[in-house]
Amino acid sequence: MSTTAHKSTCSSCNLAELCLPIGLTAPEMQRLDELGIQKRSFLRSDYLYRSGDKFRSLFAINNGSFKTQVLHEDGREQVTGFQMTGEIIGLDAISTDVHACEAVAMESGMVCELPFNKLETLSRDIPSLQRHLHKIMSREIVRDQGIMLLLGSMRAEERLAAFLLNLSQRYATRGLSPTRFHLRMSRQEIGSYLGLKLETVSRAFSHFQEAGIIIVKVRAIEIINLADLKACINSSC
Amino acid sequence: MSTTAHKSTCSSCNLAELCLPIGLTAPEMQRLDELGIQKRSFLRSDYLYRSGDKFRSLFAINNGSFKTQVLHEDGREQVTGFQMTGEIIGLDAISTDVHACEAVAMESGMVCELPFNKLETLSRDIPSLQRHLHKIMSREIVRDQGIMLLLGSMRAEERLAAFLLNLSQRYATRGLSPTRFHLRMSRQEIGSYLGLKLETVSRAFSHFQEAGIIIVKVRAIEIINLADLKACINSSC
DNA sequence: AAAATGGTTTGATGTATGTCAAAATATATA
DNA sequence: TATATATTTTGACATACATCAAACCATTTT
Repeated sequence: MSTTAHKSTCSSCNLAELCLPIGLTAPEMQRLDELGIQKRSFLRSDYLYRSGDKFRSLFAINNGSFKTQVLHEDGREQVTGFQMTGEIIGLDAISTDVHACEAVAMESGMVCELPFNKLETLSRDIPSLQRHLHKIMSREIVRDQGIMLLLGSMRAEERLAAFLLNLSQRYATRGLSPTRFHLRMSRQEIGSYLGLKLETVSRAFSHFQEAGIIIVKVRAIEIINLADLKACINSSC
Repeated sequence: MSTTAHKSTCSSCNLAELCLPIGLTAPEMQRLDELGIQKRSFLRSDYLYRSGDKFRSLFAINNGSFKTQVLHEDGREQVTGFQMTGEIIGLDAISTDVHACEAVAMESGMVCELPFNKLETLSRDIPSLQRHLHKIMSREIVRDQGIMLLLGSMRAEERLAAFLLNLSQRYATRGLSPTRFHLRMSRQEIGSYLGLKLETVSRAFSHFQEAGIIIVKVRAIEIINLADLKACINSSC
């Protein structure tokens, strides 16, 4: 973890709302305190964990955003996801007790640290928590399958359209505008995520703009026509 | 599920060994019977489940092998994995209670059906089972990240090399030869998995053979030089 | 405010992989 | 065994994306 981040105990943090949105009873809510959840702040480009780090906790993003990436010996790196408020990261580490990827902050914010062995213990007592944990892990698997489909069988502009629509939908879920948002990541990072070079990403943005589908002002995106953007994914654009 | 598959109760199937290789005590083993596990046979090209099917069970492959694939509206399909003996499939469905992909048998064999709600209940009582279930799900996430790296940043021959090495390693784990094996999947299926066209896969096989790294007789593969094959992944081949 | 830095856009050109097609080979069916 | 069908291989050619390079723009530093 970054050296600068400061900690504070957080017995009544907005965890239940943000991180674990499940119907817990009042006494069950209290038991969440057993987790000894700590809230931590982080700054842009802080590492939340690195590949190879011993696994102790999952992290629920309170606010701010991360990218996760896997590294290859030869230096290649692949962005595997962009995570935002309310999402849980670190699931890959459960498998081997060691983090398989690294999480880098794209902007400053806060996380709740969820000690995993305590979470496991508690989820044996609270079935709805257990169920929720399973769903979160399964959702990650489904998300990954979607990325495989994207990387394995879509062309550049289809990938970018799918990416923008995914962001749009996630912003909407958070009560933010689904049509106007600010990208937290660079063209290079988008390219890594989508299996493209940054120039290709930039050209695809420009093309969407020329087609009147979106307006791009560097990182500020406005989607003019959501339907057209969706149509792009079906090859026709 | 395929109509032809026949069922049989399976209280003392080799589940603990094959599917859930964890250190259970004798009484815990007995409790696995509570799951009411059924063994089912399947034939080549049977569907174990289809996209959209209601989720009830995970499946542990007793013997035989499957491919899993996700479908896109426009008919595109992407193979997301090839599963063999001892592996568990269906994890993606936990998220929404509906199967997100489909599993098609590549050869006939047997599966153990593991009713998921019973598995959840039981895993609350048996911590080692709970832990194992979590590890299985997390392992799937790590596997998926590896495929993203492959699809997002490797070239055709690197992808095929990585694929062959993965198969080699999995056969070795099962006590089979890591250097001589028979592919259960077509060039087209390999191509879908690796984000390539079948012709490209075929050419990459031919090139490896010309380079003296492997011998290919259609689906029969012999790896002559594992080290060279590994070297291929680092761009140099 | 000027200079420096890092990210983005755009153009010209190269290349890995896709597409189309035909032959070769394997597998299934009669 | 002969015939039909599906899969694989190989070649010729097309194309989407990568690469290289320069200009542009935004942000930070001095």
